[in-house]
Amino acid sequence: MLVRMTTNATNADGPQVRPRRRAPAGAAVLREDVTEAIRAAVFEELATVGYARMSIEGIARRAGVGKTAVYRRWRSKLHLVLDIVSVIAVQGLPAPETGSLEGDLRMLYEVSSRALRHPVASQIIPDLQAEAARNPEIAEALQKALKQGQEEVALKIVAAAEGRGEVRAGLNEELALDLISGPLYWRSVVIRSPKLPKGYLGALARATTEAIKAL
Amino acid sequence: MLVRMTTNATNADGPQVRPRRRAPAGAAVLREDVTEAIRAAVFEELATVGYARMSIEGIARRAGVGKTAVYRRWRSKLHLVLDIVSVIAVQGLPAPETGSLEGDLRMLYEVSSRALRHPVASQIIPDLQAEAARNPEIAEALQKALKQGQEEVALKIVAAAEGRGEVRAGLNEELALDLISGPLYWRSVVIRSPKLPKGYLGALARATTEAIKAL
DNA sequence: TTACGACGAAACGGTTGCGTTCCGACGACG
DNA sequence: CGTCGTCGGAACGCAACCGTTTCGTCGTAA
Repeated sequence: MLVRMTTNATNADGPQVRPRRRAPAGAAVLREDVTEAIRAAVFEELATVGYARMSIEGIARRAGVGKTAVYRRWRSKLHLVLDIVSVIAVQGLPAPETGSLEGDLRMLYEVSSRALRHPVASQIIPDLQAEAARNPEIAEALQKALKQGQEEVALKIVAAAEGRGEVRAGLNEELALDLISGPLYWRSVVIRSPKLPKGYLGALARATTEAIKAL
Repeated sequence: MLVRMTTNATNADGPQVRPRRRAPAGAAVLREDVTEAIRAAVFEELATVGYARMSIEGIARRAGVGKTAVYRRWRSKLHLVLDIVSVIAVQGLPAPETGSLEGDLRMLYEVSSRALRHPVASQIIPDLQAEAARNPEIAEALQKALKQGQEEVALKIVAAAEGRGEVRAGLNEELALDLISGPLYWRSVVIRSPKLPKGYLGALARATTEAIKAL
């Protein structure tokens, strides 16, 4: 799985920590394995039926737990999904440092393309994307996840290239990010091509480099 | 609206033309205004609640017609949406011919960006996109619509540039298309930036031109 | 003038999910 | 060894849609 939670460590939107009255209790504590089973079930459900059709009953069914176990942890489908998404967001990609813009881009693409063509991602992301258009909270969570996963790294790469004098200083960074992220996303998620032709990523990195140098 | 149908002209997936027994009938014919009201309602419903949550009852309610009026025309939600999508697909964009790759791209972007930031499109497209991952029929219809609306034009532009010797002949056209379509889509649909900073499209066209020349 | 069929409205029985409640069982902590 | 709270399971009443059927109305082509 993606993240391991220390038994009670979460705060915002995670499994709820409520104000314990006096004595937290004995061995009647939320079981971590149940929590994890639910999370996994949400992922699968999200991928197969999508957010809109996803039901608490379905999740519990798939996880092999009672509905009560779910409601004990999250107040609603929305909270559940927000938690899940924020969990994904946690993993910050390390910025590559190959010493050249093209090399950095190439490495970024290597990682991103693997992530994007992972069935879970390529199913769930557009789904939440669509949902985000109607739900600001999902939009925010998703932005955060995508931003941290991609944009931040891309920004570092560009800044490094600026520092090396490889590209014009003070270039339009917003546009640079679009040039970096757009094409691969388009191919992986929109066109949904199952496999990238070999040499694709290299050529893409080269072309993108030229594009950014022209800014 | 997008397309005007001659009273009975459709075939594949449009309002159903069934085998009339002997006499088509008198003035008891499907009313075109009702058909159009339903189509419009589907658009709005699709934009506000999305495909998954959209219900026939809701459509009829919004259109101010009876459920029967809908079922008389389309067998299911799926047929209804497939019809709608194919209707969009009809409109083929004319390829610009400015005499230069950058000029052509600039014009393409002008048109595309307007289309993409139209609320209807920016809401509906990602929704159907997500749905397409689960439904091959929707996927096909959507591909057709997007392909005709974008890729075909983009391909012509690239071919023209090849013909002028502006770019290397025999370049990787697949990649070229991604470079052309990706960034604007990313910004408009994924990032969902409400307004493009001025000068954006011009800079994008210039950068993309350089990228393609590097292929 | 007649007959056909679309029209909106309402109701049909059936399914699914909602969020809540009660249940007996279990198991670790005090 | 008793208490506490989670466990899965089942049922609650309520709501929304499903796809179909029935109804009386209406307008036009024959």
